Amino acid sequence: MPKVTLPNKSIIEAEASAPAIEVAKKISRSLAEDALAVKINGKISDLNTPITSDCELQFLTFDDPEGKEVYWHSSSHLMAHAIQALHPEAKFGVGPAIEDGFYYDIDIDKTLTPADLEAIEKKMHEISDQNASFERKVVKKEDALKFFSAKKDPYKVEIISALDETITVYSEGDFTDLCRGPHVPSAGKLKYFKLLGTSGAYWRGDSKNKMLQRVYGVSFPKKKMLEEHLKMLEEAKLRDHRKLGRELELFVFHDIAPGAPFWLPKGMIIFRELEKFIREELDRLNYDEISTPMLVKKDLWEQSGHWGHYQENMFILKVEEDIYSLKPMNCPESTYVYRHKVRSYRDLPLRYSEIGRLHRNEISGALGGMFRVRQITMDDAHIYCRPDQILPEINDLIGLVRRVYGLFNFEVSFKLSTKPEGAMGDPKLWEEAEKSLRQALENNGIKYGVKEKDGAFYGPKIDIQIKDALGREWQVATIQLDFVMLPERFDLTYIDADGQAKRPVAIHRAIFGSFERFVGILTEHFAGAFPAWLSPVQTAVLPITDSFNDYAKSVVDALKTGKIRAELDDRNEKVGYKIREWETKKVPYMLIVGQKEKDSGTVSVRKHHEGDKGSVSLSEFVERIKKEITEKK
RNA sequence: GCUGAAGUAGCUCAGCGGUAGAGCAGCGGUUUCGUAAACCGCAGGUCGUGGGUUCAAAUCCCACCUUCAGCUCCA
Repeated sequence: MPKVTLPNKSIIEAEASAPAIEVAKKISRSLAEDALAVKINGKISDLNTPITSDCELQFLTFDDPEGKEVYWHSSSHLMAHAIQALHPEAKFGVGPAIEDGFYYDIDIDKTLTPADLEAIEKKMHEISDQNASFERKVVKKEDALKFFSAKKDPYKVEIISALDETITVYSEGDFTDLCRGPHVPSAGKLKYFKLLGTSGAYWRGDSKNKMLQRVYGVSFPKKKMLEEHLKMLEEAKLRDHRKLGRELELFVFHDIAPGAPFWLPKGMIIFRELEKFIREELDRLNYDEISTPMLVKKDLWEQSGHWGHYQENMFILKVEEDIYSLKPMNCPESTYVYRHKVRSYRDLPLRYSEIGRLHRNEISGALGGMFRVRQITMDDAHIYCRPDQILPEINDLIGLVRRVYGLFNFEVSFKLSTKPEGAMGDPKLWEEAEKSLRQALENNGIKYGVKEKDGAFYGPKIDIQIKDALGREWQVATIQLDFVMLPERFDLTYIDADGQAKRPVAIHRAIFGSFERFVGILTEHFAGAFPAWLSPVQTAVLPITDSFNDYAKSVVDALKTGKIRAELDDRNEKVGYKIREWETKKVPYMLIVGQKEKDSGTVSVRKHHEGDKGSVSLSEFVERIKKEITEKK
């Protein structure tokens, strides 16, 4: 009898050749119920895979990322099944699980409408109710080709023709699809789903190929999970920074400048606070701020290599007889600052920060609100150091990243990208650098993912992702080592202790990434209700009737003296009306003043979203909010 | 750039061949009010831009611009 080792190291004996699900049943009924697939010695397989020898087993449920993937992948089959039932002429492309659900690419003449999606959804429920099991079958290549040719599925035939490995198909009821698997045991496991929309997608992602219709969906084993997910999508729509940006008067877009925002006064306050904050941090960490030209001759880009590889993203213009470009990156120009005099090993590290405005000619279809703009304000920096200084520098950068993102309550995760094929630079330096990056991460007690061979050709990097209040992930900061692009191409040197000229290492890094994108992310993360230190208006003062305007004015003056951004609302409106307005503007505090407050020198405090907080003396309120602002709470 | 959808007042939207409409916001007045919308009135649009069809176009057709959902790209 095979011995099965479970993740908690306990060992269970399984019946010889019994399906894996039987082991789950031995462990607990709920596990057997929730299990979607199983990992046998690390390989994900169907639950009915027979256990023939000693092995390690791990059952996957919807709580495991891999379990979700199986669930969504099976859901995509179910959807294809339903589409085939309703539209027998449809030809199928691929239908994988994605980060947040699944899709299937289909070739069909009719443009699918929301009503079609509803019908497909209904059909999916019918098929799920029949609860047919997913049957795996290994087939010969020629049989597979014959089958899918007969089924008139040219895309499947194309895929099979390119396959060398064992070909498997999965059948579920009367629907058979080419698939590596694994799948959930039966269609009945797939219960709650929603088709979210369609879009065009080229066959194999190549614009030379025919465009197929991609149908997106999402599914869950529990009704509540689906409901929560749909609610989250609704919430995301409400928080859309394009909508909030306009409503809160932060920024607007205009046809006259596609891909570039007009920052409104209130938005600019947020921008400036962020700038002030990051500058304070960098001063503390001994950075030197520089500013380099926005318009430079193309010679620079030829030297850096951008002219050959990045030209299509650059705005290029002719000035007199020369070709110029708006800079799409700061890095090459920072070398001019480094090179303006001879550098000693004692000078290093040199940390040059630059809040530079960059222009990148993103293709029109890629633009989207603040998230993808053509004009980018980047909190950039280039650190030039000796190889032995990599570790402490990376260490500081990780600390900075954590401090900055912790402040906004983002959950931060790190990914290390290692040496790719065709990398340039000294292999020994690569090895040491990767070691330094790993060590810096480990010293900070960080669990990090590794993207093998995903570094740039000029050095390894750490990408930093944050998770916002809705659980959405954003790639923001990046820490990128560079042995080649700046040091070699711009012939950077320093004189070492032995009198020899040596190459420094450059570290490219950004924390916010771009102010535009980051303000967009913050707006959605906070749903427009910024913490006091960022809030464009920190306190609104609301006199109950105009006979208290004078007192209210004195309150505003006191706040302004305390450097608090305060506004007086002395409009001839009822206090309920004013409160409603300032609530919708998401101002952190309202101070309501009437006879009582005037007599006692107090203010009635109302906090955004929380309501009436009672009265305190004006001076106490000033102290409290000042503290909140200073501590960036 | 590609596919699809959309662009009407500052905002949200109705109208879809017969002289442009509502609510909110704005402005003027009345009201002087205690924690999420007082009342009355006024003003505001070459219906994204340019062509075309028609006696007549916001409405039908074509092109372009912009936006959105994706695809693609992200040295």
